[in-house]
Amino acid sequence: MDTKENITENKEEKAVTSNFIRSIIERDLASGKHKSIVTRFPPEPNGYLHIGHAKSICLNFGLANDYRGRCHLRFDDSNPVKEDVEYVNSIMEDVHWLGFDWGEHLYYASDYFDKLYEFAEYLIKAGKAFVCDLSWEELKEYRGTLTVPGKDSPYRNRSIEENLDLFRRMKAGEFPEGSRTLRAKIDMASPNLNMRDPVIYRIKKTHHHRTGNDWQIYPMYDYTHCVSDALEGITHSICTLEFEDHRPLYDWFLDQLPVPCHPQQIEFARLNLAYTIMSKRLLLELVNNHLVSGWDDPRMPTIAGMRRRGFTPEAIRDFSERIGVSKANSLVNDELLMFCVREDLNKRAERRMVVVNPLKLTITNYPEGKIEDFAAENNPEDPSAGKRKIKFSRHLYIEKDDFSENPVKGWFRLSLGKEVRLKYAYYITCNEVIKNEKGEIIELLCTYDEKSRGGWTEDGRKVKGTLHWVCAESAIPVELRLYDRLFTLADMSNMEEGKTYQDYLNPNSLIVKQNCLAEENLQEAKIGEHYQFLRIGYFNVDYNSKPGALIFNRIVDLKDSWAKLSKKI
RNA sequence: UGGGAUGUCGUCUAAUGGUAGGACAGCGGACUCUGGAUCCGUAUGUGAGGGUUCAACUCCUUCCAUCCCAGCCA
Repeated sequence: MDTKENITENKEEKAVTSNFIRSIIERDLASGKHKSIVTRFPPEPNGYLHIGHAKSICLNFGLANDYRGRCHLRFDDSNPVKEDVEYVNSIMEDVHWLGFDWGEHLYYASDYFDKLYEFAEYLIKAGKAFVCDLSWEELKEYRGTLTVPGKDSPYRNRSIEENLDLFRRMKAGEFPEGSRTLRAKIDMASPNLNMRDPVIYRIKKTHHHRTGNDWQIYPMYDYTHCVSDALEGITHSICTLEFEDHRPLYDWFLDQLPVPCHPQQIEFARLNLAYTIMSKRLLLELVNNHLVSGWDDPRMPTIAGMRRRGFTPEAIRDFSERIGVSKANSLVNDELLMFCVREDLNKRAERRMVVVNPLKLTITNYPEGKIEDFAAENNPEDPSAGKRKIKFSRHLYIEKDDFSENPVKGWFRLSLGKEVRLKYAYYITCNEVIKNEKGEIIELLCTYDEKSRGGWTEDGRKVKGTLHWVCAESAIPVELRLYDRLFTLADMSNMEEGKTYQDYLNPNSLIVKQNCLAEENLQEAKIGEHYQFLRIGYFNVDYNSKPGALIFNRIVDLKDSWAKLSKKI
């Protein structure tokens, strides 16, 4: 796959920043503990992937690429109540789109249900697990609290024969949901709650998206995950910080069981991004409450949303690389993501001219009916992108913001008596402003200098301002969707007392601009294509576009140093 | 108040006993047919206190702050 090769190549060119996981891997490789590494990305198919998952995907697949190992995609599907094939499919699509390939190594935890069951009987026979009849409430009570040790279950000392019989009957579906569990026999007094005889199996008479109605009991995460890792020969099982407390249990199971190997669990800090949320639950709420248009709303931090917005996989991978990996909880500025997007698109996106807020401009000394073609660079960063023709006539539109009747200091756009350049066309000077009854500017009358054809003159005259424009005769109307941060609070984990995420929704996160005018060349724009609209920003053709009714999503705006400057004035 | 973890420029992240570095953001400048891009320059940091050492972000110690854990979720 093309992108895969690129990743490897890039790695060799770019100095990779070290991190503690790389150190562990390099040590293990150097010591001969492992000849090669195997990682895995283990999503539960209960929602769409987001930028936080992207970090994990890039980490796991990236490590496998860099150290010439492999990375498995494994669906952690041990809770059929929350899982669905819709999510399985979207996850595979997103991982591929990001540029990664698991090859033959697609797995499901549910593939191991038989093996997992055998191992559970093994634990029972070894006296390490028992069937417990405590109800949910009782179990909670027996567990104790953070500071108070738990109490042994009254069923803890059942005979192996009884446990085996009961467990087999649980499997056979003889008991109702919630009536019994299989528990590991560890230590109810452990300060680590995960070690207080954790549940291994629970009864759930739920249809599973892969195993159908084969099972009446389903294994819990802690038991399933470590065994799945071991069965797949995973060397480094990388997960997020909240599983740190689970590591003793991960190791305990693998120590008791006759598994082929004992992977090392390594925890890193999950990604937090400024001005957004990463909780699957809240993301689902945004969708269900119609606060966004769907999982792929371009404002969503989901991979699907970012894809629709126009972010590129390259930019997301670059971002993942730049944020690094550590164990410290952190909040990453969204500006870094935007930087990565701009940097990538600057090299690749073709330029076009689009006027967002059109203001009519007539060139009084340019003949009525005359139309000229000018050659415009498709991408000044990439000469191989070639040139295109754009039409010019007496009647044009420019950006309302590019004219000022009372120019402030430092203004070098258009104003009365001032000369500016129309990009690729002519120098023009504004002579007259036409207003309506309300005093609003509705048209500018200008003259052009015929000798400035193409946008420059031989006398070397300095023209500070260069404006984008469209030809009134040939421009096409388009819709622009201007996206901004979904929330107004940078650290959404730090909301004011009593407020919810809904109190921080940014009312301006989507501004729809109808009847913007685009140069005629955009007529042929295809869904998904990326463009830079000169002096405006990067845009992507939304899939809701229809022939003759194009819709563009703003991916990110251009750096605007005038906006910054003018604020200081 | 039990257990586990984490504190390095504004932000993210390197440096594992030997010059605290990079990136983004910021600031200043150059250049420019995008006030884009590019280039150059520049300020800002080891949570606090003790100790060990010729030398401490790094080792020891005390403290402080923050995060995670009481699902038959993952």
